Amino acid sequence: MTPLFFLTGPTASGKSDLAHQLAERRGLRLLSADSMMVYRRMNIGTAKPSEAEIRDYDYAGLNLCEPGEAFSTGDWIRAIQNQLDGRPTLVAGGTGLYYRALIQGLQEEEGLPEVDDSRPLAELQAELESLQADALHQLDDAQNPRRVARAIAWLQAGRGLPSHFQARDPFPVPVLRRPTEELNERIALRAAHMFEQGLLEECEGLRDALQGTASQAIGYAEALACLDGELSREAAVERVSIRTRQYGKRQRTWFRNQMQAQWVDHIDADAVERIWDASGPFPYTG
RNA sequence: GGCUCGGUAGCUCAGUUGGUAGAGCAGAGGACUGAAAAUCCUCGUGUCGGCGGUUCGAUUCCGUCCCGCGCCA
Repeated sequence: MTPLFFLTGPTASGKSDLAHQLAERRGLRLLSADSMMVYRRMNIGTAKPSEAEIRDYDYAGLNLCEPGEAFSTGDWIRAIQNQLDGRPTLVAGGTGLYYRALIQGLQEEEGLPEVDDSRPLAELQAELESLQADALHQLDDAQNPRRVARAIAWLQAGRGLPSHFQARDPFPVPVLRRPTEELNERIALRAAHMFEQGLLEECEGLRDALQGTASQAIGYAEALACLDGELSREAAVERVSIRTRQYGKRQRTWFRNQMQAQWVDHIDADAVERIWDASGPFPYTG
């Protein structure tokens, strides 16, 4: 059993700084719950902790695969399971699904077939319906090719449709919250800073390796477009800001509706500790 | 100063042979069981630059004024 302490918030809300502060106060080691920090060599654009911080806080969940590799939530869970060792751990990051996977667990998925979701939506929908007449109707998101393809895979494996998580994760999580204006300002600074720190150079070095999801990551997609001359540097910075804001909005929607969010408006360590103390740590057993 | 082309949603623009207007982007809300920084769904009233005129009716036609780009002086 590993005791887990959670902390989340949208990108640029100040999670990392606060997490480090809390880790020191309580002698916790850290686990990053971030779907982009798993990629090696993607450092500047993901705002990954420094080498020193990785060492000092004994970070888990970082640098788990190469930028071109497909890396699923299941892969993440399996990878970090091996890194958790019973020491009290602070989980910090912005990927809601990862928290959900920790709290509620994922279903066993051995032997699911690959289903090509690049086909026309109508074709996917027809195939799903041919497998189970009411399946399409049962999906919340029947217009989403990925979802439909996923459902097809489950049915083809003879396992029925993927079941639902409990509506809200059944464990409270402190969520940092800042006024929109303030967050937007931090986002703009962060975007400009990434380019100043050498995002373009980092991206240049990654060029051939950057594929799939990693190449769509905020910052990297724009840096790539900039290197290809499709976007001016200025436009790229602006695009990164916009995409980060949009992402933050999606994060907020998730925190609000999928998590048992304990909002932290006055961002300081005491506020987070009060929330932790009220619930105790989450006992993670894998 | 003269001529030209423009002025329509926060931005870029389309459109109305005269019956008060709609795309993209931005923005807002939402979904979510292995790509999640992903993927997908829903949401559009704005003195159609101002003022006059013609008309049953003007954002549309006419006049005039204001603002902007460009060209000529």
